[in-house]
Amino acid sequence: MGNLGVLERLLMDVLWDSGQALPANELRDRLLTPAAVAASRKPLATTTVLTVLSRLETKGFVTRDRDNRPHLYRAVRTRAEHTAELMHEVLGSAPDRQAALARFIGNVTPQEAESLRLLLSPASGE
Amino acid sequence: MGNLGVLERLLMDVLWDSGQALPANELRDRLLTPAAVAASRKPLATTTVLTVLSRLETKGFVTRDRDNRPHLYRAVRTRAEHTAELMHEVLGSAPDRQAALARFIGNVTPQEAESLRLLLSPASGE
DNA sequence: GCCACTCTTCTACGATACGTAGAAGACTAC
DNA sequence: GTAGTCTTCTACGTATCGTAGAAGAGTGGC
Repeated sequence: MGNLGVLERLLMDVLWDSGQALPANELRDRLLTPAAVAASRKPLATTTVLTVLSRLETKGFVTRDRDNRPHLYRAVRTRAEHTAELMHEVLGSAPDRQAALARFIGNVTPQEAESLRLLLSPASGE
Repeated sequence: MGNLGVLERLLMDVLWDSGQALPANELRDRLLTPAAVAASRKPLATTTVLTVLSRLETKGFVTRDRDNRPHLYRAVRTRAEHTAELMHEVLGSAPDRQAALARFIGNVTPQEAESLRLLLSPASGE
């Protein structure tokens, strides 16, 4: 369901990169990476971060640990899971899945093609 | 670049399914498939369709043949191309492409895995 | 128990995208 | 040149999202 806005996505990226549950203040601070500052991103109010986190919770992207006093926010899925899910969503919207997959494969890098071959080899039974 | 709204996507689907260039009126009529009516979709004003087609033109999804008097609208890319492109876009937003691909592959149907294997076999040099 | 501080919730506003379409203008055919 | 058709312009309502202040709730020290 629903995709993410820019800030929503930035917050998810911070959570994904950290690999742990974080409080809103920490998330606010980590949004200001040098790269983010270079892209002229201004410091945000904590309430802004909290609002977005609430929305992310509603959308099912994060869970909130209310037992800790600064509430801790954690990503529900990993970024890889999220990305894969989105890709499947896109693929699922096409009646001609085979054709779409063929096109998709036609544009992956050689390295990725190789690793896909490995992932698809009969041995890899997850 | 920007994704499509519901109606925008419906129009693209009609264009993709038809495989040809169509005038706005024809598109408006073809939106009312039995399935669409069942989903309680009401008939649209032609101007509505024209507005959306203009937006699709701006977004680069359709081209318009202004030489014919009812202008003819044609999809720029095939649906398969579009889908594959979107999938790449999603994949590109992940720093951990390999992990995302692995997750993605883990969830394709066995039939699709098989056809992917074929697509990736060294013989298929497009 | 009260007070100051911190954290959360509620409410709100502006911007953008999109579905929707009327009104007015342009073009064609007779 | 007039009727009818087609297009363009303009506009409005709604949803989503970035943004944050104001007010309420919890907490730790005194």
